Amino acid sequence: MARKQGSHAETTGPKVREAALHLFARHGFAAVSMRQIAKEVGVQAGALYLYTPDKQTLLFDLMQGHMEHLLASWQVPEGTPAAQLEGFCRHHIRYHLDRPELVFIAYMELRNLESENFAVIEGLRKRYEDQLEGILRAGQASGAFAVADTKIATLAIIAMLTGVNTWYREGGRLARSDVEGIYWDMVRKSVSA
Amino acid sequence: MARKQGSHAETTGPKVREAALHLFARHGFAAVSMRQIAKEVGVQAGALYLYTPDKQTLLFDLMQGHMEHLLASWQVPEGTPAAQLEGFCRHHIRYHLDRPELVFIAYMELRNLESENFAVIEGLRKRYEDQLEGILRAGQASGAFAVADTKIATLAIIAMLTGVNTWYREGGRLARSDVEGIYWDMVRKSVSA
DNA sequence: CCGCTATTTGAACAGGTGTTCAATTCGCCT
DNA sequence: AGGCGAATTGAACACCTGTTCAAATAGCGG
Repeated sequence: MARKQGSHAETTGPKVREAALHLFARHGFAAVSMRQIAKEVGVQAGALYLYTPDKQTLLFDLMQGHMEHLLASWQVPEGTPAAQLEGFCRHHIRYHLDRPELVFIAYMELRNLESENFAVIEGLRKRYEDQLEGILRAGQASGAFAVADTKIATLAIIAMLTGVNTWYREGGRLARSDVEGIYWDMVRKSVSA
Repeated sequence: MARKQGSHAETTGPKVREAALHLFARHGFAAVSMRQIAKEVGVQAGALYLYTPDKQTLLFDLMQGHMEHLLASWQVPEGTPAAQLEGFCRHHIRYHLDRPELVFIAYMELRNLESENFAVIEGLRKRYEDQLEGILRAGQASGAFAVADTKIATLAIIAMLTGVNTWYREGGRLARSDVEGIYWDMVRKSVSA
């Protein structure tokens, strides 16, 4: 046997990435085999290598795509530091709740990246953190905020906001906008003067 | 060949748990083989099964031991809710900075637990969260705190505090007591009335 | 120094790993 | 209708996986 009915690179390629996304998120990169991914796509393992050079690259592409899309999805707007901070918090929560699998992978699978790939993802992550730190520094300078250390405050806020993904489930007690509001309220007070 | 020189169950047993701890933390449960653990201990793979029934139990025992020790290490003291909250925050940071590998494993390897084991660990985790939520509820009732939702505030605070493990390195810019103070300051304000 | 038990080896089992590639078939263009 | 290239198979490679167990040796009490 060889080529299958209805086979096209434009459909199989995305299917491979999607299957990898779901399986990596559910079971973890190391616990998922190329044959499992192939089975989910409906293809033999060898065919995957038409769409990725290897398993590592499959992981890296998912993470890099996520981080670059995250960075492209928001810029610091004009306005007061407080308004900028609110925009950041709401966007962070919205964006993260929209793609829990990618977020989970980007956080949990860092240690499975080869060192060069790791450096790339860390660079992107740093750029994201720098946006928040810039806001905090501006607020600190203007007297709107009072944080002891902008670097730590940055990491603390991001950790707190990203934590929403560990418990939020669609159709639960709270709507997304409620969640946004509750977290923003805590962040606002935590940096207040 | 058979028994080795200087071999004693009391020394080999802990060595197995320690090797598993280091290797699971560095590479992840799924990526570490029993033969790697055995090599670190200085023993053949078969010998590990004198000290654990299987690989899964090795992971579970590490996580259960960690969570139970965490619960035993602190009780809510007498005092105002604010003082209780400060005690919780400072203890959480201190405890977590003292055993980064266990904390990392207990968080990252949840998905590698079989469902019964998972339920046990989740139960312990819930008991820990309940301590913090009790403090927040008391403060809310007395008017000392103003949080929109004590459950969310609990998870947000724990996520924020636990985040310290992702960046803190011994011998860095800040001493542990500085870190404690900075985080406590943010938490205090975030729940303030 | 003997004998007993605690401790470990090393081979074996049945299967799984990522990856490559010649052979084969499908879809499309002329 | 024919032929060509895109898409896929399936077998093979070399090795690793968790786990079991008979056989063998080390330590120790008498």
